[in-house]
Amino acid sequence: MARILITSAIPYINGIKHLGNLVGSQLPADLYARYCRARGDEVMFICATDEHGTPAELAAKKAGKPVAEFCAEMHEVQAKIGAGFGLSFDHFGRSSSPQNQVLTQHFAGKLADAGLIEEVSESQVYSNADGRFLPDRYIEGTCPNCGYENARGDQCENCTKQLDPTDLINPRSAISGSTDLEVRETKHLYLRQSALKDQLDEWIDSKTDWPVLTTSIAKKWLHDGDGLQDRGITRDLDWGVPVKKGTEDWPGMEGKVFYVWFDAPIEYIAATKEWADKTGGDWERWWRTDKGADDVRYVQFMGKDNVPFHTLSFPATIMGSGEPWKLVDYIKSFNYLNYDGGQFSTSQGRGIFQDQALEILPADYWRWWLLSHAPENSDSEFTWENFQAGVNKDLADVLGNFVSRVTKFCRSKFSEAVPEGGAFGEAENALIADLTTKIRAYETHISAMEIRKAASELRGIWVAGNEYLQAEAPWSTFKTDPDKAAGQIRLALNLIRLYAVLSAPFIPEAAAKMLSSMNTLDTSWPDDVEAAVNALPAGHAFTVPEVLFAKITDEQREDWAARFAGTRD
RNA sequence: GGCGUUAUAGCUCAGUCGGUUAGAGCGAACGACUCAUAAUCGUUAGGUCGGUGGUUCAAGUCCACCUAACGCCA
Repeated sequence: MARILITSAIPYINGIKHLGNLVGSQLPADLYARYCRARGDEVMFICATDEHGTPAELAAKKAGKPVAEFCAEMHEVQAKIGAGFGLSFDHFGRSSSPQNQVLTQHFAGKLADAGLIEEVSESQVYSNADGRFLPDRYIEGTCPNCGYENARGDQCENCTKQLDPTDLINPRSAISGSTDLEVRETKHLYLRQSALKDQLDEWIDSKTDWPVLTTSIAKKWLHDGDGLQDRGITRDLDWGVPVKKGTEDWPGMEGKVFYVWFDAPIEYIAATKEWADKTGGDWERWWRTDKGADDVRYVQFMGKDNVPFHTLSFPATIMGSGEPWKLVDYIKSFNYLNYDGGQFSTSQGRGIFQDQALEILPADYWRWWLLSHAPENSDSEFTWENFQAGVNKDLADVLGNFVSRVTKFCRSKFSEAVPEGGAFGEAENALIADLTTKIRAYETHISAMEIRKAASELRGIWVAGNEYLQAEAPWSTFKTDPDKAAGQIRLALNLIRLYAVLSAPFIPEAAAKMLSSMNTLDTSWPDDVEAAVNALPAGHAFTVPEVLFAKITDEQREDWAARFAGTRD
């Protein structure tokens, strides 16, 4: 039994995410976690909300709430949505937790001890009206290059020219609109990633089995231009982890907090501690190689935009600490999911948001389609036609109808119990052999986190059941040899249980319904397929389930396509 | 502007180290079946692999340039 630590990139607290965010990390991570558990591995599956930073403060202000209260509420909203999609986190934490505060300060202290923190003085724009320093993108003004009036301090959106906030004509705060701005000197801490460049480079080189997407992004950051740059890890904000050196104050850094990207990945560890504090579990045996984590395999899931932080910044924090923390063993990264020819857009309300998705269809529909179209090798595309076709064909016609035809036939010709009689012959043995091959391939794909291939293989496993029924035609056999038909249906009923077990990582709700209608708690993995198709013995009672998957109609599709094309109401 | 990714049947995508007639699912056509959610099963028709040139006995698969889309950085 292996021990697997799984983390999904932590979603930002600010608002409800769209489906692209789901398929890029949480959903595949959940698939893998469920699969590992089903195979008997000991799994710790961690996610959290990423709560610090300016956008959270501004969103709270817009909502007219204190930022802590806003984050607490949004955390509950996201937790509820996650549960709605069946995400089986062992713990869904918060980066604003006391545990993360302590750990983040701890890491900063260790990095400072190791000489990997540098204090840098820089000038930054301060807004007197807002009472705060303004990040570049929160300063607006007239572009000196093209005259565009709403240019941002980092770049003019109109002419794309790169700017410094001090270049802007008539600069103003994007938060309050105030023009009462001044440039002040302020001191910040920088993580000396450049000092760890060779160590990181060597480490990345050793990861020969990682997806190209992951390593190529890491390599680019390591070698582009002047190589890996030091990174500012503090900000002049109120909301965040106060800057401390371990448990001690950090002279000159009063009133400052750590940058959100410094404390966010540390939350993976802190969330595990949150879990431990809640359950009495031992978090260090997952994270400290000197305290039992040396046999843990740690896998991270994330979108490609998160890769630099997980391949470089966070490992730099871990390595630089000089302490035996667990480093990631495998990073599975994803490209983007596009919506109907363009991007999902949170700001434009374009595409489908997670809460809306759950309002219109059960989670399994989304899980199946999104996972079977996961953007693994390149960006992939969501269209309503494709979604409708995929869901109707795979779930309703191939799997759902299989369950329906088998259970209803048995009820009408025999009874609502596994029929007795008949013996497995050549056709049954051939099916068992075929399923064995396919199930072993399915295991291989899902173990390798080849999500699409796993989905395709699973579908093939479902199809094999229909092929068998079509070839053996128990409805015909029954007329001349009811005993033989009984054996065929006994096998088919057992396939329903088998399919439930195999499919549960993808479609947990439907799998639960299938098991419940088969009236069994036996979720044992089919290491031996022949044994698995004999699990439900003759005489075992079952019930005919409700329709597992209702089809999406053309009217629904058109209605939804229109509803989600434009602005979110 | 720099860097990177992608471009394969109507659609969504596979194609491992360059090597026999380029694969899958959907969609389409035809056939079989009638237990089932007008579901299922089978057969067939569709691509010369964005363009141009090159390397090679041999290229979708390597190289150069071009085009298009997207992304990252500055």
